[in-house]
Amino acid sequence: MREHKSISIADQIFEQLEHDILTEKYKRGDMLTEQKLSETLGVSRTPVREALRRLEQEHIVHETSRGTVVIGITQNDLRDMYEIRMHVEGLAAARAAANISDEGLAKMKDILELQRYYVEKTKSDGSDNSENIKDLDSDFHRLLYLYSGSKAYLETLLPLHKKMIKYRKAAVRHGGRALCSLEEHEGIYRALAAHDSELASKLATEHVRRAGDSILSKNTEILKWD
Amino acid sequence: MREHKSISIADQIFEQLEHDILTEKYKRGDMLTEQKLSETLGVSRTPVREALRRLEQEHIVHETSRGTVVIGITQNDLRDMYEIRMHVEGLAAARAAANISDEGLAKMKDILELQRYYVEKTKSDGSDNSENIKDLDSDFHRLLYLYSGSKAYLETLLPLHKKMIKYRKAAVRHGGRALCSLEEHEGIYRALAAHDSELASKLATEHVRRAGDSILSKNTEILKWD
DNA sequence: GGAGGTATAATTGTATACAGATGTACATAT
DNA sequence: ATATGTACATCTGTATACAATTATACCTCC
Repeated sequence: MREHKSISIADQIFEQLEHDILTEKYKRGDMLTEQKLSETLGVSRTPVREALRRLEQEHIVHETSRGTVVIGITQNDLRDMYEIRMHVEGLAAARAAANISDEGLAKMKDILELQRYYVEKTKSDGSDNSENIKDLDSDFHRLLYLYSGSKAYLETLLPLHKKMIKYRKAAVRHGGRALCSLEEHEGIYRALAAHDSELASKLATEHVRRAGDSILSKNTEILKWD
Repeated sequence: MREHKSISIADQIFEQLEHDILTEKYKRGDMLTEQKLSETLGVSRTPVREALRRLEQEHIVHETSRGTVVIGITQNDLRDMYEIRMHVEGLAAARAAANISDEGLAKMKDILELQRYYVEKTKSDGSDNSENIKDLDSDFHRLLYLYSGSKAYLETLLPLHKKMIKYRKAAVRHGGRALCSLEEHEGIYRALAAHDSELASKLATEHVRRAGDSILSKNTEILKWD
């Protein structure tokens, strides 16, 4: 018996729409309709519909009788999400330190090396690698949650982290946060490798606190809405 | 413009399937198919399909190329969910104490009075009101999250709480937990009414801790699987 | 000129048809 | 008897048709 389903059109539409909303291609208040989207994307309404329902479930859009409104995320939402993560991420990191395997550590190391490559490249030639750095940041945290070995932690933290994409990219670009963040990741990695739960927990919590401070202070300059 | 959509067939199917899974009408490992369900429920595959996708998103079922497998929740998942709630519920309660309105307090009071009615009825005539008590428990916590005034807290805590339905019912029936839980709710309510964030936070955290202890110890007797 | 009603266009909700994929059972060959 | 291949039944994924609902524009009446 095959274990996994192949990637359906609906999956692709979902990913694309989620990305387009979190990166503000579709902005807060924009109206999406199944028909227009299906024409634009060149597929039937069925997979578009499925994607929109999943976005509704994630509270990223809101469906009305007449169409689908983009909700997005407010500054207050962001503050609250960081507050929650500050109290949970450390627990997940502690679990990961106890449970992570050598393969897990290897994967994480790969990500960090790539991240360091992009950060130093940006520093040396001034190129914009914020897209890549942001994705690697996502990967790092996703693995951290995954290696916690707990479905509950993964399901709680991953959605919170996903919704911050847009803001993380802004924070990475404006200011020296990228290097700090990388070094904090490396610290967490070392704690995981040493299977030191207490240290991992402390560093992860501190990492979230700093990231939150950085992004929240940055956004008051960058983004004015709400 | 109408603000809300009317309740669709898909919504109803979703609610029913979610309830049937969390109350173990459909058990862990059971296979559901869109076709069978649509025949059984007397609707087309479309709304059934939509409901199943939403359940998949909540990690309550898992879709394979051949059908949909019921996942359910393990003892370890339950433990982790309580651990997370222990670290977040107090924050939500503190927010609620600061933000709750008089209407909100009134609604909460109604729920608590009804809950007390059922608990005392059970105590006096031995009738089984666990279904009602469980629902009122859900209502109380849903309102607490709602009145936190934070989308992030609502979205984080409500799914965790929903998934515990089955276990809460068992805990209510077996043992004197119902009365304890009610009294703890009433204590939280008084803290909210006094707008005492610190006390509300402390009591809510303690409430979660006790509920978790109770359920986790009970389930080792009641439920053997996993 | 404004208010109200009606026709129309657009959009969602549901059902159904069809294609592709996959497991299953049975037959056949070794 | 076992392994293999093939036909079939089943299920999902997608497209499409149709019904119900709702906003909008226009037209009429005052």
